[in-house]
Amino acid sequence: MKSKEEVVHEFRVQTIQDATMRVIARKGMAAATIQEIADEAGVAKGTIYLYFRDREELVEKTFECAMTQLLDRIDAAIAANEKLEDKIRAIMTAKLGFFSANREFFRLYLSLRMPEGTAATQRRQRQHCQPRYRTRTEQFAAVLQQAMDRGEIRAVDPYRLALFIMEGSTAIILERLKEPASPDEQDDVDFMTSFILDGVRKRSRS
Amino acid sequence: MKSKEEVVHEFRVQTIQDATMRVIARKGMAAATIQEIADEAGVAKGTIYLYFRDREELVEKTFECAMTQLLDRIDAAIAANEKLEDKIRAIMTAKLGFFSANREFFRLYLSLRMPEGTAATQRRQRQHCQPRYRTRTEQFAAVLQQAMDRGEIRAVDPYRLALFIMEGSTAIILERLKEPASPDEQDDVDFMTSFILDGVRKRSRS
DNA sequence: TGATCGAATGACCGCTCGTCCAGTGGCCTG
DNA sequence: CAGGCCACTGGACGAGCGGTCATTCGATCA
Repeated sequence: MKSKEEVVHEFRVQTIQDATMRVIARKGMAAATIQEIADEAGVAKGTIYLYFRDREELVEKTFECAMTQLLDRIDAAIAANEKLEDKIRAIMTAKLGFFSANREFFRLYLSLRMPEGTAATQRRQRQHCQPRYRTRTEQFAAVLQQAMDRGEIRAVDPYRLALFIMEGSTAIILERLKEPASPDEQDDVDFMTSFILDGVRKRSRS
Repeated sequence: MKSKEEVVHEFRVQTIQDATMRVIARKGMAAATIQEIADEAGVAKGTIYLYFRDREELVEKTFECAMTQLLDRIDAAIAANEKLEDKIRAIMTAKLGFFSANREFFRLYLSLRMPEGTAATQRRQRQHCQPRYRTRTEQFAAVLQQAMDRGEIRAVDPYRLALFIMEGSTAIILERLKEPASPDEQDDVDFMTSFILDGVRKRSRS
């Protein structure tokens, strides 16, 4: 049973993290100030420091929280399917769906890919956020490796392949978020899946 | 004939822009200060303001200058080849070669993809830098469209395809720059070209 | 109901950084 | 060689940031 204080505490943390994502989505990582996040959350600046040590921890925790949700979805997508084609389709569906439901998170996601700031800031980012990407890429690379071992696909460097596909799909998501009216989610998933599997060249009918 | 003043002026501009790229490559966009750029260029802080209105113009001009070189290379790569496969191969070679020769530019290139900062800053970026990406993507999309018209490749949304491929290849370049010892440039070009054309699925030998 | 508590506040501090400008010294000209 | 010109300098300045802490005040309890 959660005590009343715990519930209030969790609620505050959640409110502040939501505000953080919205402000970063609006202004970008560098221009998102503590003051504006506080205003957005409807609390005073000092209050944020009761829940997070400093700006860096705030951003990091906010990122972790949303990223974990995404990774869980992708894990499930991988586990629930057998054939590579189905896995890819499920992963892409999960990714598109997640970012369409969490638009504000996308900007933060993009910002933390590339390390910014001073050496010290970079060190902490490398320790916390970048591994999440690397793990994710390696996880996808492992899926591809399995498919290669089973002879489902051609043998190439799986890590490079994973990188290419993940960044390519991120570009499609970014485009979808920019478009006033995107095509059906399923259409983009189909487009990407078939491109990944068969490329663009016309197939000689076997 | 250039006057002596013009030569000196150009030299200064070039020196400062080179320094700007180096510092941004080292520290990242947000942490690159005018003071450090000035030190790197071997001039005083104030001198920079004799050649550039403000920090924003400095960054923008630096970006434009390098970006134009890249675009020229890609234009040449497209014009010099007939078949789509050759065009893609040439474009990828040009891109990899350019960034391997201009490592410092890559960080700036990545930073300006996503708008950062205040609304005013964003407006200027949208007007100057983002169109360069969009144009580049549209240019590549046009190449793909032509190949579709000629029946060389399957008909899909060319703009989405262009986005996917451009971002995917950017990820490979980023990985190459991170690696202490990258594989041969030609290997990565071959990998990407064959992936783009044929995907990963084993081809049924026709 | 009065005493107590601690979560929330926001004025404040120290600092960094972009920008400005009064001063300087090397070069060109008459 | 004298004198003016102007490219260059670098300290001064103020805006605006993250982070602190003395103060406030509604909830809680004896």
